[in-house]
Amino acid sequence: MKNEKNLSRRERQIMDIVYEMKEASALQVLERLPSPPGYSAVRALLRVLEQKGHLAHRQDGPRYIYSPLLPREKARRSALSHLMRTFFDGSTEDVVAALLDISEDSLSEDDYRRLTGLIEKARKEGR
Amino acid sequence: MKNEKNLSRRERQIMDIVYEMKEASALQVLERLPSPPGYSAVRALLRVLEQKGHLAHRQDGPRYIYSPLLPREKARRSALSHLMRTFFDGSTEDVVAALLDISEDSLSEDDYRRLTGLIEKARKEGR
DNA sequence: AATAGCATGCTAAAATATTAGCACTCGTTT
DNA sequence: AAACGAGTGCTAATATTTTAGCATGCTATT
Repeated sequence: MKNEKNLSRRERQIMDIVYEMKEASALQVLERLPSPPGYSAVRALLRVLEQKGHLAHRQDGPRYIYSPLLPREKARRSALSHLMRTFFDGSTEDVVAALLDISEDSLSEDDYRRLTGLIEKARKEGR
Repeated sequence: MKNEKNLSRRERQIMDIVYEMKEASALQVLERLPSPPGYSAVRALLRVLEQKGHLAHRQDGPRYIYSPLLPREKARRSALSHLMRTFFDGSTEDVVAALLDISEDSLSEDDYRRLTGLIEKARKEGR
């Protein structure tokens, strides 16, 4: 029902890792955790997250591979909304500006074209 | 030194509120906290956050008004980077697409023009 | 000048989160 | 078939977070 941000620090770190990787084993999570605890600890956390309904696992040979229950698309919308509200006063424009600022160096001519295209498309559909 | 995400759940909630409001008193924070604890608890958290170097306060008449030490611009860059990595495979384009999707309804013709302008400007400056 | 109201700091109890360790299972290799 | 390696679940100790309560100080009002 309510998938609120009632996650503890470690839990959030782990969810982020799993979202970033799409799916991950305990070992993969462990490797990416800052100041990583022991293997047991990671497995315990994963089990808790599963039981809280945030993750599900499938068996892959001998080990478990975890993936988020809430689809990435939903999760990112929600995260983006929250970010926009918290840091950008809800301004789409400000987010885009910051985004361009961050990305600048890595954007090609084509990328810019595509971005303009996206906006153009949204504009047409939007009304 | 390192302003890592070593914040607990409550601490993060509070920092988000303060960033959103730019500055806030204990009472204002309390009012916006989900499942809010007592007043004392909030003040204790604020004190801890200050002592950890995340907040500073100024006196406003009888009460303290807290504000973030790390400027909003820095904090949002960092948050946005993290979000982009975690949920969008680092793709600027995907973020913009999601953003447009979220904002769609509230964007005016002028807004779209401004967005295109932003990109145009970045493109020119970027090379 | 006493009292009430509202703020603060500090402290310690209670609740949660975090962690490591042990017992077990199932393949694989000697 | 014994021993090993790599996985799991469970449990309990430890550490951290979260909370409320109490003592105090300042201001304004009676």
